[in-house]
Amino acid sequence: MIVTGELVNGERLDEMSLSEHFGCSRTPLREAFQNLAASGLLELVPHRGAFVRLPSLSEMIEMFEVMAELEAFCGRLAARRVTPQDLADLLETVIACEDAVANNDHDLYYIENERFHHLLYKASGNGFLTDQAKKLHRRLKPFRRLQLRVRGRLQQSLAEHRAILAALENGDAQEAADALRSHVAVQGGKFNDLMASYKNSHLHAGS
Amino acid sequence: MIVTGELVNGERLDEMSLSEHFGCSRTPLREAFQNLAASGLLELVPHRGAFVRLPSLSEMIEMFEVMAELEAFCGRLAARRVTPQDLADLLETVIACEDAVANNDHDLYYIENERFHHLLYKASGNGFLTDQAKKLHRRLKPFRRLQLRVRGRLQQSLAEHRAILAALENGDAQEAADALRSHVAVQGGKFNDLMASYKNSHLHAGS
DNA sequence: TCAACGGTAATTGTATACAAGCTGGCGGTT
DNA sequence: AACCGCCAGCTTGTATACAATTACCGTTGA
Repeated sequence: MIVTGELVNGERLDEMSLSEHFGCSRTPLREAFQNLAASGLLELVPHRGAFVRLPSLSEMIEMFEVMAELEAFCGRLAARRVTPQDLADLLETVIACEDAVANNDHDLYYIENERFHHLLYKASGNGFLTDQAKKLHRRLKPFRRLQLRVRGRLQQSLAEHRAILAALENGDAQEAADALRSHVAVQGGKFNDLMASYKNSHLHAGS
Repeated sequence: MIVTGELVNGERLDEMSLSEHFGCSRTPLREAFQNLAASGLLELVPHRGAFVRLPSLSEMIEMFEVMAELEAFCGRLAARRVTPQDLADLLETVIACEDAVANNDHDLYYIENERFHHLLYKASGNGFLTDQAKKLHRRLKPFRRLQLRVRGRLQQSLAEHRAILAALENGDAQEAADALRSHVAVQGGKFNDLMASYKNSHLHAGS
């Protein structure tokens, strides 16, 4: 797949060779291309073909900027609308994350981290917002994953999750929004981490 | 088109008859379907076909809620990043809107209103945010248009545009964000206006 | 030697033909 | 009489063939 680094950035995807590779005709492939283009992973140029489009560093920062704001908004809404069941589910993921940190299990943490955020989106009580947040989260997934590999990031992330949950329990919209914004935003040391992992991913793509 | 009310809500779009109608084959039609589905206007059910999907009232309110927040964020960023050229362009649209109000020209106001908001998105200095805001704006377009038909809404909208521009000129991020949020948000009397126009649009669609 | 032009090959866009799956109605059974 | 299962017709999904556009490369001229 694209995120695993099998594809070089501006590479053109040949419909015919790919259809051979997947054992299907060009028609369903072209439909898949359109889906990927809608997700921003490909760029379709008329009569030229489909080109792999890895976001540039600045685009990625822009996306994180928006993601931070979306999540902050989720938190603000959730502080008012969160249900006891949501709080219980969120607590469950925090506990699971604690176990993951204790065992230094990055994969488990990654999964539970995703669950935490998805639950948060849902707790906003706004289905459209939930969808949008999920889409962007998914798009940033590979980079987020690389970030979590940074030493000590797990503990920090977990502490932030706890703070967010506490804010939601207290119904403090401002606190929840601020905590989420800084949790997601690329700022301070995280910027360097992101840049390093970005270069790393490009190295991978180039190979 | 869908927004003009030629289509009933859950109607199924027949590929064959539509391809005849447009004088093309089913292949490009299916591609168009996928685009519309990605925009949320159609729902594609495997082996069943494409169904017209007008957002429900609650979905629409959810979308406006997100739109308000996106625009508020644009305003917050723009208050810091706006360029003199942006401010000049924005002022131009406000003046054009004043003319439109003076002549009670709804169509002109509609166009300049759109220009104002697009300029604002651009002024945020975040290309991804600009794209997202444009997409959602476009999706809400028909309902926004119906709203502007409400008596006195033009004057109010214009006054809000002036306030937003003033906040940007002063570099007041908080003020710009708040002004935009309440400008876009569906609240107070606007809720009833929206509901009325929504029912109206459904009446249209049903005929 | 470099640039501009034209032709060929290759690739994408479109149309059509074929396969697979769903819908609805008919007949049989309980 | 009501319900379940089967078959026919139709609609979507896929494969392939054809058309149109583009890119590359060789040739030609200055």
